[in-house]
Amino acid sequence: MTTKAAAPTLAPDTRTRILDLAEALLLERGFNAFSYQHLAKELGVKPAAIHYHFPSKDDLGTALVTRQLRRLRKWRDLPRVADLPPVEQLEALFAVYDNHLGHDRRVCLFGSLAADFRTLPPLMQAELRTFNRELTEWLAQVLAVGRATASLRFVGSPAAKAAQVLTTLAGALQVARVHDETPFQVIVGQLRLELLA
Amino acid sequence: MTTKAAAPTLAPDTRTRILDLAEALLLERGFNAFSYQHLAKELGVKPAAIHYHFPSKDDLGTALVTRQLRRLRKWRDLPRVADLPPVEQLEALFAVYDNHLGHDRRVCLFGSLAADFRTLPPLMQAELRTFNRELTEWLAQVLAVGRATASLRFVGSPAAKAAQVLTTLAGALQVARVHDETPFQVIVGQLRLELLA
DNA sequence: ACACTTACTTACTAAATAGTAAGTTATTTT
DNA sequence: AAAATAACTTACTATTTAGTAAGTAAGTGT
Repeated sequence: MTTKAAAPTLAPDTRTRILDLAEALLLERGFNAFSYQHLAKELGVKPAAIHYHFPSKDDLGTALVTRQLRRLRKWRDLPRVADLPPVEQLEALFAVYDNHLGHDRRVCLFGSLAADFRTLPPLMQAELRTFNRELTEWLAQVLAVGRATASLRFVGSPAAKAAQVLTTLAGALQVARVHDETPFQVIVGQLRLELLA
Repeated sequence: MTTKAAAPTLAPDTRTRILDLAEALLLERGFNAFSYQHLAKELGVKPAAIHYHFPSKDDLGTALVTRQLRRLRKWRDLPRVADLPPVEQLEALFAVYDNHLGHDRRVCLFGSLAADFRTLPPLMQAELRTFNRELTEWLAQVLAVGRATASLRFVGSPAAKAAQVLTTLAGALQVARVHDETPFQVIVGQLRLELLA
């Protein structure tokens, strides 16, 4: 009974600390720009400890994408997200990307891995494809309902518009990385201007 | 007089061959995913030969971005581009990105470097910023003229729309990398649908 | 109490990395 | 013809990389 209670988020275990740090480095510097030594040094453990939890970097990378995919599904199905009207679901999505800016201008998972995609292990590639596909399908549904209820406005198919909007958001975080937050705000402002009826 | 004539594009020198191969690898696998050894092996020279032309990888990376910036300026100022009506200038831009698909689905320079941006040498960062800024300014001008002459249609400022469109194009190549050409065509189709009056 | 498992550390290996220094050879320049 | 330069190769170094194997100490289950 005392397995997982009391303090909610105090002292995460090493496995989680590895994932959290690896995720931060992935989104801040890229997948091929950090090593087990970097992780180990910053976590105060030996590199072999990381190999214990994730035998190879491929395993670690795959675990990162898998965790993100789990998070997406959880977030999407959360009552406080799923039960929202389309406009607010869209704003909730914008808020997720906006939140990346505050975290040292991290790019999103997709934007971080797309360029190096061909150097990634096949399972990691597959998970990232699933992640992007499910997110796009979710947004397409949001857009479809939004237009049906006249709260959102756009031409073309919901699927095409969803692909376009998500691509723009991922790219906007990259532009923010290269310049500063301004272009991100400008681009999201443009999206709002066009979509909100 | 016989320094540079006769055959126009036969037998490029080693320096150019290095740049061409490095560019291909950069756009296909990412900046941190190729080494001087890779380049040397494929070019049939020794790694030190590459160090001779580009002492450090930083120098090589910077040279790649600088060359691309020169190309942008040349392309933009070409009579057959500069003298086009806005709609066809926009289509010429689309054609550049579309051309990447045919080259093994290469991402664009910006999309390739954004994720790893913080691992890049400062001069390379600066050149990439300039590249993106000048391209955005060029497109903003195209859009402004297009709307003024009623051949293009959009809400908001030309600068904001230009930032949004370029970001979307860069992202669309990344999505094509992760999935296939289809989403790229879908996204560009959506852009055409919205922009062409 | 004993065996077993978890979560590591210590100590190592083989390969790849960027980079350098000292030649070598062919071509220009003078 | 001699000197200088360009474009390399050979041979090397120091560092970093992922990954492994064997050991250890603290719990956990029986």
